[in-house]
Amino acid sequence: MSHTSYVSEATLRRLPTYLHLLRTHHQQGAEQVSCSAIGKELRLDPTQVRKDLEVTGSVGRPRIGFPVADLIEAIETFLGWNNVHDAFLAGAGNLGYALLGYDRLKDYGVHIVAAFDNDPRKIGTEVHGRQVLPIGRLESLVQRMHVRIGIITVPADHAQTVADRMVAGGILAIWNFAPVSLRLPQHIIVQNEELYYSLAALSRQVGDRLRSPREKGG
Amino acid sequence: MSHTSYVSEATLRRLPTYLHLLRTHHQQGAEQVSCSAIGKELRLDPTQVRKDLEVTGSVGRPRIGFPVADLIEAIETFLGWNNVHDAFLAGAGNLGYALLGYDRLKDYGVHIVAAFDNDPRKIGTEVHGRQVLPIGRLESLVQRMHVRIGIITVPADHAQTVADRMVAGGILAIWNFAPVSLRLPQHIIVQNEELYYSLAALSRQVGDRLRSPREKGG
DNA sequence: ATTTTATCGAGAATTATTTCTCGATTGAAA
DNA sequence: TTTCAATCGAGAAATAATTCTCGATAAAAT
Ligand SMILES: NC(=O)c1ccc[n+]([C@@H]2O[C@H](COP(=O)([O-])OP(=O)(O)OC[C@H]3O[C@@H](n4cnc5c(N)ncnc54)[C@H](O)[C@@H]3O)[C@@H](O)[C@H]2O)c1
Ligand SMILES: NC(=O)c1ccc[n+]([C@@H]2O[C@H](COP(=O)([O-])OP(=O)(O)OC[C@H]3O[C@@H](n4cnc5c(N)ncnc54)[C@H](O)[C@@H]3O)[C@@H](O)[C@H]2O)c1
Repeated sequence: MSHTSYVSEATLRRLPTYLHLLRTHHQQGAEQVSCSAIGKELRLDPTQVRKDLEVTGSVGRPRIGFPVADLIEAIETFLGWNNVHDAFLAGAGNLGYALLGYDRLKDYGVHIVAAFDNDPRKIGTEVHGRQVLPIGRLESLVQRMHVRIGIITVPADHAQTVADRMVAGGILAIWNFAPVSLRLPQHIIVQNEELYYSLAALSRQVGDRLRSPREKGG
Repeated sequence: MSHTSYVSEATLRRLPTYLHLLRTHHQQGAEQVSCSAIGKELRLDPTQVRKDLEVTGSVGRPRIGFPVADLIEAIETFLGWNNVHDAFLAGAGNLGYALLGYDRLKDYGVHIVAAFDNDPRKIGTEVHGRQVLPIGRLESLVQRMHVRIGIITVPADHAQTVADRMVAGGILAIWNFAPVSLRLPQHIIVQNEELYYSLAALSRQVGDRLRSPREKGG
């Protein structure tokens, strides 16, 4: 049932967008939705949408489209967002605080159970109801509590050390917010969350637009 | 000089990663770096790296590679990260607070000059040295101060309203953190920052790994 | 001075992704 | 009942991205 069939990253990146749109439709009482309608709203080719949805195993009906509720369920299942995994967060700073306060994260399959830091002033405190523990205990607690996911929100120059601890404890996956490329064993699943990706696209376009004469501002 | 030549999104997403790596090399005193070396560190094909770097206009020398300092400069210039643009942030909540506290953001071409909120308890306060102003003033201030970039960190169901205000004020680009697809005029540059993209990949892989017998954990 | 080796840059080959085409299906309208 | 219009799903075609190949170049080794 899990036949790890290859799904392109592009598809994987579009699925959450469909999900958000579908949830909106669902709330508004829609029962069926067609790929053409989704495509129109998101400015995507309808065939593209259809091919993407295909990977979730949903089937649509000609002239009608797909049943919204089923489709939401199918995407969530496909992405694994129905199965929430416990996670540890390292670095209870600005960004860590925001993530700890983001309760919707469990809608995306992640539940942060504790935070770790190396700042004595933070250790022992609670952030959004979760304890801040000394970073030295990360490794053993990962092991003991079988935590699968580690979230790194420490400064870039500490990210590798923290990652090593997680790996030593037997973590399965790391979600890294620090702007470095971590050196990890092959079997560790990594996702680098790089704000910079979208900022790269954004600032480049802004620069282009300001230089080009299309707009007369300046 | 700006010849908006088309550069693939994939390339655009890899450039910041090169930049981070190059900065590390630079700090460690490296003067030249080859695409093969970069590729080995980031697990990318060397030709891929070479083609990516080509878009920045840098030229390398056979047997030697690229001059690190020049390359850093070239990537920054290409991405427009040398030209910092003022930005307004709407929604001084958890995430907004983190972004306001992230001073490195100006290394990526963005400088947040003020925040806006609709919560009377927040209005008038300062967050990381920036004033929180009433959301009602967003539109006119965008116009008056010629602010180019708007950052949306309000709840999803308020994102469209806030975006509309920004557009009405004449904003050029929107960096949206809310999980919705905004309906905007064609000429507005948008980047949706979706944590969900990487979470989609992460949780799917975690689910697969736990189901598959490769690892014996349960 | 000559050979060797690593790397660049350009273009070809390969692979992946997106878009197009078309027959089949289904509900609504004539 | 028959026709019509919208949409699905499958496969072909077109487009885009990645990887391979190879001649040129430049530094180091012989
Ligand atoms: N703030 C943002 O909006 C933002 C956005 C994108 C990326 N980031 C990245 O996220 C990371 C954190 O950013 P931030 O703004 O929250 O920084 P921050 O300084 O506010 O927080 C970092 C936290 O990590 C802790 N820490 C430092 N070294 C540690 C170690 N070895 N072990 C455990 N804890 C340690 C510090 O005590 C602090 O609490 C950085 O790498 C930054 O580049 C931040
Ligand atoms: N916290 C996170 O880590 C995180 C991560 C990813 C995405 N997001 C998204 O970012 C957005 C903000 O998340 P958050 O956790 O900071 O929420 P939050 O509730 O802490 O902050 C939202 C802020 O927006 C303000 N606000 C609400 N309506 C407004 C309006 N109409 N005009 C101006 N201000 C308004 C609120 O007063 C509050 O200060 C949400 O859309 C969320 O889905 C948050």
